[in-house]
Amino acid sequence: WCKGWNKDRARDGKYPGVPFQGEKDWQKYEVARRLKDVVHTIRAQYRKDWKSKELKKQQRAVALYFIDKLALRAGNEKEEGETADTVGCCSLRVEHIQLHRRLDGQEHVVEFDFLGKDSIRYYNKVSVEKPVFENLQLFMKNKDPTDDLFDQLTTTFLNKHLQRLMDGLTAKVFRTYNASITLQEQLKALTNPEDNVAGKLLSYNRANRAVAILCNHQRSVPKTFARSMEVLQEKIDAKKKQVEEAQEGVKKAEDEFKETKDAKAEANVEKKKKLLKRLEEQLAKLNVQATDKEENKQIALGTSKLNYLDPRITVAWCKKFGIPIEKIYNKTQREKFAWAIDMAGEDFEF
DNA sequence: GAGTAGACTTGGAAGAATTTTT
DNA sequence: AAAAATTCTTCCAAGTCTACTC
Repeated sequence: WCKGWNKDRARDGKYPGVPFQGEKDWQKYEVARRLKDVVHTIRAQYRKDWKSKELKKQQRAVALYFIDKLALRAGNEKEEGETADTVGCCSLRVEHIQLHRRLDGQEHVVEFDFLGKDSIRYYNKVSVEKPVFENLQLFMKNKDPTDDLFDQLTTTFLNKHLQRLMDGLTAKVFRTYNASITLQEQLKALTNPEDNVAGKLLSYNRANRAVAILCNHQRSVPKTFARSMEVLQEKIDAKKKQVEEAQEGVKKAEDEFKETKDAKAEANVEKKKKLLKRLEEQLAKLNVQATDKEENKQIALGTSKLNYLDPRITVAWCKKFGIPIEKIYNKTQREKFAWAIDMAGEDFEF
């Protein structure tokens, strides 16, 4: 009884001192939103620090650039031996990056290859700004492959610095911020108001996917992937055939109407056209499904959806385009994000 | 400061439940 | 109604970061 009562009371947040459901989550995203206001200053700052005379500051500035641009994790130092040899930004070693002055037509390319959290491989080639490239050369000079790239840097030092720049700011906030802002931008760029619901959902998934790629959320290819892809392709082929048949059906009906000019034949033309339209829609839907599936082969969307994307962005998008929220969030997710569902209007901006 | 205990968040996969296909 | 496929839930390890000690 007591439990339920507390829960209900907590739900609407009308009682001071009683945290509403999801308040922690809400706070997390509010911190990330505040970063939006100062991120330009911070970027200007670390650009300046690339040129600092203090090695420590230079390293901090380059690390921060990676955390911001590539959404790398902080990378606390961890006890050796027992745990797997995984790293994050601050714990990167010389052996984890390779520098290329030119590569594939790009300048100042850094090639990352290391194991991150849960031993998920991070592999990426990124063109960086020239001062960063030069700093990295400096940091790597006279070091063994197994030496720390940022030997002067700790996560504590980095976070202390961030705390000074903005209240509540830590390294991981950049992940939240960049994930959410990317979703918002991608949704804006990809959503076509003319599309039907399936098409819009594909756009949503693509936006979600852009975030998952940024955050390096990978999954192993599902065992049934190839098989179910085949099955889907067969369905598409079958549907194509049906569409062709329906096209002929329309033509035939039209010819007949020309001959006879009677009302019955006219109605038949309409009927055939309707059928064709329905089949074409079904085909389009299947094609969308296939694209989505293929693009999602090795990408896990769940983690970003659950931990990085401000749900209010999604809620606003759904309201704006008339997409039922259940198409995106299942029951548990709707519960988790209940606060956002009644908080955000269609004009919410992250 | 340096070190570390512990609260809290984030992670993919395995197993369970549900939906779709046959 | 069984089988297959998909989606959801649960699990707990692996991270992040603060707070506290020395």
